[in-house]
Amino acid sequence: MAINDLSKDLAPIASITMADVVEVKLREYLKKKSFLPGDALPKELELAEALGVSRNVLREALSRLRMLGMIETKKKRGMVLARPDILGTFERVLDPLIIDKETLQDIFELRLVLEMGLADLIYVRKTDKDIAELENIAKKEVNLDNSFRIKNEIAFHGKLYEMSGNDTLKRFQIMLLPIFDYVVTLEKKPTRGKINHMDLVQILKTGSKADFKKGMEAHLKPHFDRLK
Amino acid sequence: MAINDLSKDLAPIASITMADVVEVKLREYLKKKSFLPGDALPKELELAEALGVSRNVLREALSRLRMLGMIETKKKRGMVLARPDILGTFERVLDPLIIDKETLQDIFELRLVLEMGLADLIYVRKTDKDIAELENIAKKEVNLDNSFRIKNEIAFHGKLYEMSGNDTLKRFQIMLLPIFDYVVTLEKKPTRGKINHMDLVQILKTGSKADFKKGMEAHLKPHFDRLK
DNA sequence: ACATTTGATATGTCCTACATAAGGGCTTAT
DNA sequence: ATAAGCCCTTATGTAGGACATATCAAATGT
Repeated sequence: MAINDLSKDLAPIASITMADVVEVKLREYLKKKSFLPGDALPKELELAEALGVSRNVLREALSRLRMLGMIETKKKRGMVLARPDILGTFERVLDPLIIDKETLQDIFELRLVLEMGLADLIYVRKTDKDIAELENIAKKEVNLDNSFRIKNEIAFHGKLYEMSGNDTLKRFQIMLLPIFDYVVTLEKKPTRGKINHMDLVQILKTGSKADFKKGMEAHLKPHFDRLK
Repeated sequence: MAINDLSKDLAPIASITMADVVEVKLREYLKKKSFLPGDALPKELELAEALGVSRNVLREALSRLRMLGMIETKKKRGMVLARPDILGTFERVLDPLIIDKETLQDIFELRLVLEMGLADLIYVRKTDKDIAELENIAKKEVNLDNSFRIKNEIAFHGKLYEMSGNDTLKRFQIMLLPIFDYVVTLEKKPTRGKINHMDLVQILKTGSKADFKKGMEAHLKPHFDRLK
């Protein structure tokens, strides 16, 4: 696996610290003891002593887990295991400016893939109400200037994600939006598929899932045409 | 947006600490100054003083950024901005045991969506060599006992991701695998679509993209049938 | 029985000290 | 004069102690 080789080669750049080790050990500990969310954890001093590190180092590791939402702490009550917000942690590193070009492109493609695969969920869960709302969004965009068109574009596709009935997916899309926009504006051709939003709405109303997939493909074709 | 309401309601469980604030401020600082990977950062003492916090608190915040791979530190050289591994951070919280049931289901669906949308990338980038390798994997599975069949199943679908030519996607799939398995084994019906792996390979050889999408849909149908 | 106060305790924050590694400049040898 | 080797400086890594603060729980008073 080329990926693993790479990470192996690149790993020793920064020497590992005690906090790194403690973080891993804590994670293993939580898993091994099969703690469940809400369970109380030992106190800092006990953990520090058990691990043979200063409270300082331990707290650096705990701080990391706390950031990920894996634990929560209160003044006297101590620490409890919590449910991390898996997307919240992801969001912290999603900045177009610090992501390398290849990964940006990968994420751009990831959104396209999601958008295409969405059809299968949408056709399981779409309701008439959803379609009506979608149509309203599409109708509005007829006479809008450019800045508002972008907002409407986002609203339309966002509604599609919403219609998937999958909250995680919807949030994921919101997070990916800035990256997508960034890549699109890098290449400055205007992108306009042969199928527009109103067409898609019509297909949703009367067409089959296969029709919708074809429509989506046509709608996104300008983006796919950039791939190589 | 119901999601935001929820997170707003749930937020004040854990009181925010200085480290939380400093983490945000540091992130803003890095963005505002538009540092680029490799750029040197001020020393800990300077940052601590500028922020009006102890070196201890600052280090807790730095420890978080270091975990995310946003910064790297060396003994005398100081700190430099680095490129975070966006998926590495994600991986840390992807444990089926601590993710709530709804999110698990969402992730399960996410993988299905990816797998369906993959076709559009595969048909841009597939090569004869890829298809030959895929066929080899499919051939092997004819006479395998159950435990090996699962491994082969993973190999086959993994190869499909690989054929997308998108490393991020491929790694993403690897991370999602445990979750997917977990959900599948929760419901214990054996899942077998009408289209098997060899069928898919044949379609890839001679069929159109639409054919492949149909085939994929039939292959994954048992999974989709569970959705509601 | 209920409300209030008081004390104990675990986390949050700060400070100081020292270890360690690495860069920079200095000396020395060829 | 150049290169090698040494020492000094410096920024991060780790340790330990001290106090603030919030909160639970028990003791107290009505």
